[in-house]
Amino acid sequence: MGTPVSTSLRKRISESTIHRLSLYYRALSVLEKEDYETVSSKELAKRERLTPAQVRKDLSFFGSFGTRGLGYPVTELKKKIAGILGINRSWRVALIGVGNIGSALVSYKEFMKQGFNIVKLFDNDQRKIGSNHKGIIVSDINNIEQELAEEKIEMVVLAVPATVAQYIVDDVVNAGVKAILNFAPVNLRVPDDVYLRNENMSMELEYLSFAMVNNHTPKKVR
Amino acid sequence: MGTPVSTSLRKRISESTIHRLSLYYRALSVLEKEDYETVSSKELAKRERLTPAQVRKDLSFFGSFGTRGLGYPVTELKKKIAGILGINRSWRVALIGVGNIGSALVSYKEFMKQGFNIVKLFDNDQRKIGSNHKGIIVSDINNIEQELAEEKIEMVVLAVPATVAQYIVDDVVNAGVKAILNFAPVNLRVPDDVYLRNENMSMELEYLSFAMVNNHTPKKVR
DNA sequence: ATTTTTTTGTGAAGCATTTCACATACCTGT
DNA sequence: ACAGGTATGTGAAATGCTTCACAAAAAAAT
Repeated sequence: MGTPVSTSLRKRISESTIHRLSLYYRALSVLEKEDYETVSSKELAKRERLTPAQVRKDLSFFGSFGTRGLGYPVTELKKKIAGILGINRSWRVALIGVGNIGSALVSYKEFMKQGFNIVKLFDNDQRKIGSNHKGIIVSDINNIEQELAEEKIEMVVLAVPATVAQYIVDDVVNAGVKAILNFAPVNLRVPDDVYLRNENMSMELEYLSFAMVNNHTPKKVR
Repeated sequence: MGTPVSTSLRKRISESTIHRLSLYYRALSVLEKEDYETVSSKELAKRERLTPAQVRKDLSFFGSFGTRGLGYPVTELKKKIAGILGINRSWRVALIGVGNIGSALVSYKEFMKQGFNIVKLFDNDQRKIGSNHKGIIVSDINNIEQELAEEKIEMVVLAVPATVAQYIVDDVVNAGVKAILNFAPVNLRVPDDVYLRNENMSMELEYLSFAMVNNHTPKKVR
């Protein structure tokens, strides 16, 4: 009750809780479009295949946003979660590697919708440098350190071959970027003050393959 | 000791363990190329930023593959893990939705490398139907139920807009497919005997955003 | 052959996360 | 104003996962 909202968390928040916040945010967006004014933890849970207790516990880490007997105010809660996740603003993102995956991501609307604006593209291929993708000119990766800094890039999405990923990450880190989303299937080394997340698309197919072969009974989808 | 290998697991294996098996597999592939004959849990852990105890515990669920005082035989362990994950064979995969993400995935070599062969493409766009992507002709999604069955498709990768994903999944399920990798940012409903995994690329950016805004101290990268 | 070193495999301990269950508080209807 | 219903917020219990720590086994050194 009267719990303060966000800002410098007292408790350690688990990765799972953060991921679920993303799910709540998504569900709330739908609920908002469906003109719900309030939503119960039960309904919210149902929509993302979670439990009501889980929803309430997750939210309770950040404050108390609901009303007993009523539920949570949809629009307001959505805004709070946006604040917690830091997506109530826009982020300047650079995408490195305009290959298969890279060019798909430039046009990926979900990123933009959530405030992740890809404002800079890099590649090392002379045929790609200078070309236009969705209004952005591909820059030469050789100048990356300067350009990342000049353009005040806050996050980098890395979609380059695994073999060169570490070299590029080193440059990115040197340029002062503190958040990297890596699509290359390799374990990258970064200093402690740089956030690195990996997106490994084969991993999920391998999970499916494992489940099929072993008749695995999963606890839940992810 | 003398523990049986894989096949109908006695213990319940956690999702994290499976994901780490993917990492071990990847590290072992590199070690093999570097001509290592054996590797210790320590080295394997180091390469994927895990702990030696974790490595040993994970592997111990499936058998005892190492030699005390020596470590694990690289090539052999790699094969064992391939067997456990079910990637020592090839899978017939269909990809639905040849848009941004979809067309990137057709050319994504990691899938093929791990035995996930995309052998069928579907779309509902008349301009795309009949066109050739990497040697595969795009089929009309209207015939999907028949064609999935005829082509003995075992897994489906779904790269369609969130708004239509549920309808398509229903067809896919009706066709008897038991494994689905979903890229649409929506919670899909499938029967209990169908494995569904979600790949939500915005989620990881949101995690980065959260970390930056809250000065989060993550326990480990993922 | 024996000792020392290395490294596995694994119960048990330690943490972390999820679920339970219920007091509390607000809403709704009368 | 009150009673009955509903749904939150949260300690405590239950469950799950990771790390510890060490006996056992094999390798390497002497």
